[in-house]
Amino acid sequence: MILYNTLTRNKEELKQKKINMYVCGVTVYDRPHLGHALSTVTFDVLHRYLEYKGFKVKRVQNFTDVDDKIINKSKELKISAEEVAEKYIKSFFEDMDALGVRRADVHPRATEDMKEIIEFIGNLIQKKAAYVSNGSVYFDVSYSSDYGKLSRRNLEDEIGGTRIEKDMDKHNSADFALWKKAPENETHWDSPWGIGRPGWHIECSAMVRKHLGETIDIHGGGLDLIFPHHENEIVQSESVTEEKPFAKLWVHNGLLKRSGDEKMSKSLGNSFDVRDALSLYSGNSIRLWILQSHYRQPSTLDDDSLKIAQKSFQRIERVLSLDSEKGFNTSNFLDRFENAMNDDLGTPSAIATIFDLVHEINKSNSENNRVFEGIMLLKKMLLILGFNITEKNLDDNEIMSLINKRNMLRSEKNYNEADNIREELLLKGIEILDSKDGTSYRNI
RNA sequence: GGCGACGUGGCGAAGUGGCUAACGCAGUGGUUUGCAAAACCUCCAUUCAUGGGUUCGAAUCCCAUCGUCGCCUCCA
Repeated sequence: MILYNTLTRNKEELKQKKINMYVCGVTVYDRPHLGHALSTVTFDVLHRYLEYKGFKVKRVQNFTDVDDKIINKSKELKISAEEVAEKYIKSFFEDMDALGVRRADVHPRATEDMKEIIEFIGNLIQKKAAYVSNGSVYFDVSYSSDYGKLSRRNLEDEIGGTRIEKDMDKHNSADFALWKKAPENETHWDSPWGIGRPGWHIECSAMVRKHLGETIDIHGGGLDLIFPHHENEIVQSESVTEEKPFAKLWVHNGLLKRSGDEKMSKSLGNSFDVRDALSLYSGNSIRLWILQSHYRQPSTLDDDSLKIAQKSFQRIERVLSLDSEKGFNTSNFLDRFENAMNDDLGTPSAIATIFDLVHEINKSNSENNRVFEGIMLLKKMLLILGFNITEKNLDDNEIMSLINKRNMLRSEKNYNEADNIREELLLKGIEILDSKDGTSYRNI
């Protein structure tokens, strides 16, 4: 299994069998949009595939539940910040469950790891990597000689075009807050430096250390987090551990764009909630749409893209409902599938293999050959990619009586009424399939 | 200004030195059907932004040009 490492800009082989993986989660001030789904599904598939290949994976994904945006939301909704966080953590899980995302092994929250965060900051101050200024604490980026190694930028270059506003409390404009002084009437915690709230970057460093240890194997997140978020995580953690590497391999997913070519984001007002998408399309369709492009490429969400994915997934579903008593031999498909996945999670090629298998199954079926092994293999691949293929429950009796009635009408050549029944069933999501062996049906 | 990504058929999207350029959607002609749907069989890019170069050989490597986008501020 090889993966592209943002840190080295190379594909690298995963050698160790035990994988500690940390994925940056969301700030819970609103419902997740499809960009969050794209990232979360990507790391869900990575987790599943690694396990399938025999790796022992521990995945941790955090919730940022202390943040100015949460506080603003709480004022807007006139509920507490805790309630805002709780509400949107719940909706995150609901939406991701619907997409078939498995829970991480640990979902830590900043508020629950406050003790470790404060200790971490204290440690940095002790090492003189951070300083207290006017009730806040800042990291001193000049402490580290290799600050910028992930995003490949150096501080001198930054100064010219920087948009960072001059902050009198900082020694250097690139320094970033570890702890921010907060007013008495807002959410705050006690610390050796006074009441306040943690900065954003520090929570991930503290959580990684607490839940996974000093060095982790894979650190993931969206491409937009490379700078400054992940860069800052690295410098904080490696300052504490004395240069011991923080994360060996960095995996970043490409960002989701809308058809106007702009990135989808809340601030641009062009975001598309997962929940809205789920009201129109199945979780499987959304997952297929995500996996049909490579995770490192930017994806574009057009008006039609989910609709097309829905139709595409139906082609797979139709095969799953074929009579599986029969069987046929398919040997090279799994090899193709694994080869695609082994190379930096090549889900588009893996899915192309799935469609080729679907075609092969249909072909065999139309020639009255065995399809059993083909369907078993197809199900195996779909499960590895996290699709939900549990059988739907059908009310057989009611449907069969309508089908029998229709066939009666057909034999009387009363096609108008026969077609009405077909229409009626179609509206209920039941599709009729006539063949010379009789009439069958399936859910659509 | 600095760092980075990308430009492949009507649309989406793989492939990154060598078989006839995957796969999905849409479309074409057929088989099948009472008609459909589905499925199957056909066809649908002599060509991979443009112009040079390297090579026996390039969509794939190099250079230039044009274009699009991301990060540098909260962001998956």
